[in-house]
Amino acid sequence: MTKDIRNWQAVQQEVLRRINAREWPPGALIPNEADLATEFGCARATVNRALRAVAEAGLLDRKRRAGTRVALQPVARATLSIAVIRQEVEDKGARYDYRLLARKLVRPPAPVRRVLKTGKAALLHVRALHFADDVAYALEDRWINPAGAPGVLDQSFDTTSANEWLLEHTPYTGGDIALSAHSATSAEAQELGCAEGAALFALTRNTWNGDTAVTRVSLLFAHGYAMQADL
Amino acid sequence: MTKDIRNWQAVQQEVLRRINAREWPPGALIPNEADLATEFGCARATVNRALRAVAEAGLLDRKRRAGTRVALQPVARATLSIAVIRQEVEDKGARYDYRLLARKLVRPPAPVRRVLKTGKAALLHVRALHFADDVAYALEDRWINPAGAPGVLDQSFDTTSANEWLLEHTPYTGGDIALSAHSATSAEAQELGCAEGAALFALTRNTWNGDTAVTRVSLLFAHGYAMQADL
DNA sequence: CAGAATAATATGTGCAGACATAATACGCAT
DNA sequence: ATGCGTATTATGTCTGCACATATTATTCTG
Repeated sequence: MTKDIRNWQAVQQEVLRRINAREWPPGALIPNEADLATEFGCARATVNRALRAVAEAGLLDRKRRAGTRVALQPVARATLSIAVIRQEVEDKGARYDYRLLARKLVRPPAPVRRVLKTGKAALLHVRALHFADDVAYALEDRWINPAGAPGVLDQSFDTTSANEWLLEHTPYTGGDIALSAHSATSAEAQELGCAEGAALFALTRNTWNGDTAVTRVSLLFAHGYAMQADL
Repeated sequence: MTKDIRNWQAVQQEVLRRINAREWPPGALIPNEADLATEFGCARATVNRALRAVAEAGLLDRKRRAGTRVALQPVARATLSIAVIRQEVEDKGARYDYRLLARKLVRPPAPVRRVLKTGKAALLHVRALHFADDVAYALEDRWINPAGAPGVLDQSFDTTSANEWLLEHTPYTGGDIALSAHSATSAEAQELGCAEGAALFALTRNTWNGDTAVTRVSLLFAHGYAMQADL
């Protein structure tokens, strides 16, 4: 008998090893918590902690009464951390700069109205450019709902980007993100300094605070941008 | 005094509410676990569970002895679940189809060799098309390391995509993903049925099992594709 | 006063036991 | 057989307690 596995991280490691080595093949039912606890010489709570962690990582499927089985299709989850643009730029060791292009309180076009469900209300439309070492990095096109972001109308966004101001002053409870590829229009090409029709990476994000829309932002990144994540 | 908050999800909810309502503003130090436990009328372990969950979500920063404080910059983490393509297609209610374009054991070009660190070894190169309702959905270009995927050389991949076969037969311990925008070459345009130079969404993924490379795959999605995620 | 040794403190983790809950299996009545 | 109620079972969670560990504050010493 090998020496006891008494902490949850060791248990997790051993579980991962067995899954990886196919000792517990995909789809197989694994021993229950109590049995594993006996085998490892630790408390059931410890096994529970470990199995819960592995299940959160997507490698195990757990159901009450039915037991725990190895996931058939370990859904590869990549967590992208969408940081503030300034930080993203500075993390790459570049000098960050920001320029406001436009700021206007208007009624948004139908698609935006429909998504944000703001009806006839006027929203604050902000367009800005983010630079890394004086080279255009991303083009921001944002709609802000004053009802969801109190105080936003007093902000000029001359020097602080809406990106940062909102993060600090406006709480949110949820949202969604869409990533896509976009062909640069001539205006975008000029602003981002690339050829018209160039393939650009686009990120569109809607943010909500409960039921009220906070903001919708489209970020168009300069040509060559790639978003990285780990598995 | 409000009624006791005795389970960790209720504690979590209350903590989130306080953060959201700025009762605990960004950067503030919150009461320690023991005090919160007394206030909520539950055990410290319960508070711990709740705070740990909130911290994992990125809204709290915890350090021993220093205490727990509200994150200054709640890094928005979006977890993309990269499913098997077949499943992704079928989930959209479309009929999935697959066609192998090429399969060859060759020494990969320098960039691939460099990333996978496979030296002079020959890798299996597989190119295939995925269809949704008979329309091209994604173009797969994959390099597989036979040393990291035993038995792969016996597979023809005529009917089963490498995507699925690998998932079922080859364990992995880690990897990385890059998302980007790519301008369609004429060959790609023809295969995916779009205009040359169209902006396409690209996903490149490297997978490892310990220190040995398993596979590197590039997926080029048809025009208009968007990857969705929630916050 | 500087630097090292020591104390204090908040989180991290483990344990044993208990009850809650969901899902399945089984047995009984029709 | 068929359907329903009940028993069983594995996971989910809470509690109270203990000790571990990282980090900061304080005190001691030269």
